Amino acid sequence: MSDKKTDGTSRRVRVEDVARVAGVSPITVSRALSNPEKVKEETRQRVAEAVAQTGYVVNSFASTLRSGRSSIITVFVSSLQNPHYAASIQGLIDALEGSRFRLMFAQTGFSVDADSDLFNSLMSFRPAAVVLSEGVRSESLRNTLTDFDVPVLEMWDDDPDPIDMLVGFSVADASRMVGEHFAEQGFRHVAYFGHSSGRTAERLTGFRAGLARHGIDEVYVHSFEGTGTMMMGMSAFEEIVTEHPDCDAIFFATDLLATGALLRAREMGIDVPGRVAIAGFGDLDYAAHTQPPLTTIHVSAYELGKDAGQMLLKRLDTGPLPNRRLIRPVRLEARGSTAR
Amino acid sequence: MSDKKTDGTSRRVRVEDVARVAGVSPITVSRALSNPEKVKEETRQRVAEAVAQTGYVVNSFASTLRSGRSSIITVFVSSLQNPHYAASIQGLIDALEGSRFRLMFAQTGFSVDADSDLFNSLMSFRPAAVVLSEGVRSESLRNTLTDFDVPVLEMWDDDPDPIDMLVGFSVADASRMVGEHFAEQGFRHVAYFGHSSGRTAERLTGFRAGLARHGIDEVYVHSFEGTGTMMMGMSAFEEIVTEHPDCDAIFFATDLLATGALLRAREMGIDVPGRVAIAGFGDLDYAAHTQPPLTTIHVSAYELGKDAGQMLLKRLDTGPLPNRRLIRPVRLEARGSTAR
DNA sequence: TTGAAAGCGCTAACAA
DNA sequence: TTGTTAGCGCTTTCAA
Repeated sequence: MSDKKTDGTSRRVRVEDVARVAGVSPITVSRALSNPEKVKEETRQRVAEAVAQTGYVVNSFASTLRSGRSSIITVFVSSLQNPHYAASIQGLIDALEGSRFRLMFAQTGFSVDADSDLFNSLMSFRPAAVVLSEGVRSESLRNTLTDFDVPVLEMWDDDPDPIDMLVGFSVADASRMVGEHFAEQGFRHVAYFGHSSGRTAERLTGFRAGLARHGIDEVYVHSFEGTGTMMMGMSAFEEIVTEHPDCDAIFFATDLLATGALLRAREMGIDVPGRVAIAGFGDLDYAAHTQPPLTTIHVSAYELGKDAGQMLLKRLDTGPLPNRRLIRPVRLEARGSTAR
Repeated sequence: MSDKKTDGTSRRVRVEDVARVAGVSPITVSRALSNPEKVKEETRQRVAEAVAQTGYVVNSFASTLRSGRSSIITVFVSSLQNPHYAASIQGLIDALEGSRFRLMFAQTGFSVDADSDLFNSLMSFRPAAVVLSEGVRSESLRNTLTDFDVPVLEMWDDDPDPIDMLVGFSVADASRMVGEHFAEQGFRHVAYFGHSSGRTAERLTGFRAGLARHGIDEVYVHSFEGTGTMMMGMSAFEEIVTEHPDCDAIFFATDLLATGALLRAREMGIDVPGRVAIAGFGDLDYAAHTQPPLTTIHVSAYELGKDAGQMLLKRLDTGPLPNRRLIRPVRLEARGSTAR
């Protein structure tokens, strides 16, 4: 037990205090704690006892200032309520467990501005690395991050030319799988609901490519902006089946949208997949348990984050990596909602 | 635009450099940035230009070391993959947006050890406050946190005697609602599946209390240890209906368990709620969309985190609060799975 | 309203 | 293997 606060004064304990108790100099205490192998066993022991007795905890602000080695990794996440990102962050956390690095969170919405107070406030901690839960589109932010000369890792993206490091998966490949699956199941009049511009539009491009391999060139495209909700999936489903009576399969850009569609279909008495097949993207926890089970693209979010953490550790340990892009595989989970 | 790296040398810019460019002393630069009202408008302007020109960003390690005011809030979360915790953390993040505080994450599993390297490493940042996503049970951790004399906020708990501050809800009240609801719906032979010891066992206590108000004193109790999964819900359901053929309603300690039960019921051809009613706890996103929709207890996780953030800001701004416990209301979502 | 001097607590560099 | 000296970059205190 420590008696760090036997009296009322909770004045913090400093190396100097520990040194006095151990009968050594301050630098020896410092060494005993951060480079134990450079200190004689017996001395190390005495220091350890003095640390326990005084309840000493190093002051990171002083040590980092002096050493110039920050142990903070800054993380930008658009939303922790997105289960994919939450899982990736957990993977990152787990990969970093046991290392000297600590994660600092950026309180940010969907976009980060390079000139913002937030950004400066975060950079004031001179992070050892910066992790972004999404690929960075803003040119100014890319430049600023490059200028800061700090290791940067982008997740959930497959930019061929990342700022620095990247761990992601190919959205185009994944969507192509859905296109091929639809064609192979014999669907001929297919629809897509998702973004039609911006980076997420790659879903549509890949989807078309997969269909084209089987000679299907027409896709009923319905698009929206912003974040998809279950409600949007519901109304989109109704709109699509009404406008295109011959439509026999719909690819939704997210599981949430697809789930809404399943619900609306049930309400409308439309058989899935008998009359229309439905596929989603992301493989949320419950996707295998919807009625019927949802065909979707599985992305291993947790492992993605863990890979990111491992790549980061290697980079921080041994310097720039030969391979700065890691594209993880995805797989199609073919389930009842698209079965023929 | 800044030209912070026109040459190859990326030596960091310091106040001194900004001071030289602005033609003032370093301390004036410091004041212009952190106490602008104490600097003449014109001077402030010159400093601002010099900052932009040099790309200066303050060094938090130096400023915090000197000022003694840390802007770091440490957060302990057992898992970000728990959507309730993820939502609360997002609420916390949002509440703190715009403030000077930054969140640092503890890489921790289910428990935190006061003597661990992790704990020391976090305390080395001399956090302005510590937030815990769960109530702290370990006596030694409670003592250590008390000794550090740092504001502490526990979430998702209703300990009558928190370490410092607390934002949570009454688990016992919530479970009592389920008990009363079961009785009101006319169920007479009820079962409980969840923990039967430790703090989470309050679910059982409250549940019993609610039933007792309506004269029901017997509960078939089936318990487990650790973290509940959908699979466990599945097998528990089978076990309970087999062992107690007269059982007409089951209260599961989490939605995940209850969802597993719904699936198993469907597989076994057992009608819910016709033959057995099922209730869960937590109101996960999809609870309203299961088949049948799941009766459960709704806890506003996001708002809970937001309240925590606001309480924290007030505490850090104006000192100890008169009211350190905030017990948020919960509500029963009575849905199809318990309808009579 | 601005500045000079000092020092927050630690560890790098050098010395013994 | 241990110690001495100095200084990381900033802001507090005191003075002008």
